Amino acid sequence: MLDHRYRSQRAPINLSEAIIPGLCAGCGARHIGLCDALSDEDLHFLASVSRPLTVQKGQTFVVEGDAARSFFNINYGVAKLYKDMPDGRRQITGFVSAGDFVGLAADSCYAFSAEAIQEVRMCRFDRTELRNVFGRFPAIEQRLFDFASHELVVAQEQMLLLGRKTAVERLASFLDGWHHRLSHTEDSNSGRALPMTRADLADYLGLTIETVSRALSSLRKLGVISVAADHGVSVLQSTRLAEIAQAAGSSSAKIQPMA
Amino acid sequence: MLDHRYRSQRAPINLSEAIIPGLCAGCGARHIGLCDALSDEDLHFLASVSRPLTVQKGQTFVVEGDAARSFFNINYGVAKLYKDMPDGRRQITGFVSAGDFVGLAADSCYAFSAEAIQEVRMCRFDRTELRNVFGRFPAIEQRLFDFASHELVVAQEQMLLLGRKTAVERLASFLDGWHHRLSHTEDSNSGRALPMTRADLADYLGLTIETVSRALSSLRKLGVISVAADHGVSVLQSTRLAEIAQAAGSSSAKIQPMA
DNA sequence: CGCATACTTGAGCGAAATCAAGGCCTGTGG
DNA sequence: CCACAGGCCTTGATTTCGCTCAAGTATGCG
Repeated sequence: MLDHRYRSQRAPINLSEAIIPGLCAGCGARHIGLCDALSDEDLHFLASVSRPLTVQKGQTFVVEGDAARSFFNINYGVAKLYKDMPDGRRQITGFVSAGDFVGLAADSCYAFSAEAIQEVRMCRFDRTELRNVFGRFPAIEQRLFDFASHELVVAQEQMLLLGRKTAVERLASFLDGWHHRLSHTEDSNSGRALPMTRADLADYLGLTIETVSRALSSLRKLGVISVAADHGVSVLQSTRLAEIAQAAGSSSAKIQPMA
Repeated sequence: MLDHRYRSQRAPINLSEAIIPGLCAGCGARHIGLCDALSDEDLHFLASVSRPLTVQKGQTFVVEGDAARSFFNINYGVAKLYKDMPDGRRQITGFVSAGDFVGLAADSCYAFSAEAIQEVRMCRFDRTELRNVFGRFPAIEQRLFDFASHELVVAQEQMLLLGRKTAVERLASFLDGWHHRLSHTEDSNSGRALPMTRADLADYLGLTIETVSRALSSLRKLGVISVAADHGVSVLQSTRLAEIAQAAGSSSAKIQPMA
């Protein structure tokens, strides 16, 4: 069936490192599938169309509606992408981390804003040079195409979540996805704190913070997760969690009134 | 600001016609940006990796979870893309029509199902040949990349709709978008019936058919749209409709209790 | 004409939002 | 060291928007 663990199955791209001279040029070249030849001229070209960039927690580095001049590849940290409505309602459309590209969802202007929720290191490309980059390194275009395809898969999954799932199912889906994302990137069984706040979670899942909190409590009472004192969340029963997320286990997955 | 009329601003691609020998090879070539040279050899190659395909109303031509072997370009008609849950809940992730590509949102398997809601004519590509097609016609890759980018813009807009908008705002957003889509494709002020049923609309907007019906009535009572006897919908006040969709006119856009 | 399908409208209900109160941790300053 | 303020989170009480259930209307087709 649908495989939403794609992101973890391939090696992180780390394109950023490939083009920061003196950092990791050799290995970076391998990462982006350019093992064969990356001449000094190539490196010089890459450096000319891009710059490393670090933004601090809470800093906004893409503003919806601005002319889409840049294109980013995340190297470290987590950022949230979101859209706001005039009256303050917000929808987070995704969280991006190492290896992810930011800036695809744009026509002439960005369709979203982006803010770091941790310190984020990335590489900023000039969007007008993208065609030239593609021309010189077809492997990058291919990578980007695959990434875009996968983003569409994830977006459709998220539409199902937002349009049709209950609060508990939404939380379970998110935790399941996040758990998989971590399990391949970092040391496996994660008792790690989530980098985002309850407010971010609510804006991602189309809920309020209170409902997120209640859904977490429900899952905790079911024994599927545990919530640490520092609000860190660990998955105790990953299979059960996935069942609840997909509403597969039907009745058994339903939340029993705890009276 | 955000421009979600992109699809209408460019000429329809009609790639299908370009590669159906004897149909429209010459003009099709122009459509996909290959005006300069399209040799017999090129045409032969295109024909070898693709086939015209017609599906009838109600027919499913992509099934979620199936191996993603094909890739489609719509030439005529409208189809719905959707995801189902085991218990029958459904989310329509988009409607596609002439010029649109279908099959991007797939890793190794399709992440969605597709069903024609009118007779649909399209061109079916072999997905494994996609790289070869790109290699021979870089313009197609470029088109597809732009299309994918735009799909991401639309998907994020839809997430905002599903996560944060009220029923009336959702309907208004949809009608606004559909109205623009038509106004460039067909003769402008459309008193045309929508091709999709209320059930489709509900599954697209994350609502029930009853709520869709009520929201349509609300907009009708506000004088923003009119609903014909055959359920055709015309937009009477497009500016007002857009304001309601974006919750821009705040209080004035709010639905007044009609009592 | 009868039946099926698609849609509309009303009544009551329920899941999540809103409103409100309180707990926990951290940092700051007395 | 404690007192206090301010995030951030949890939990409870109440409200509300959209869902469910139910009835009725309109259109199209054999």
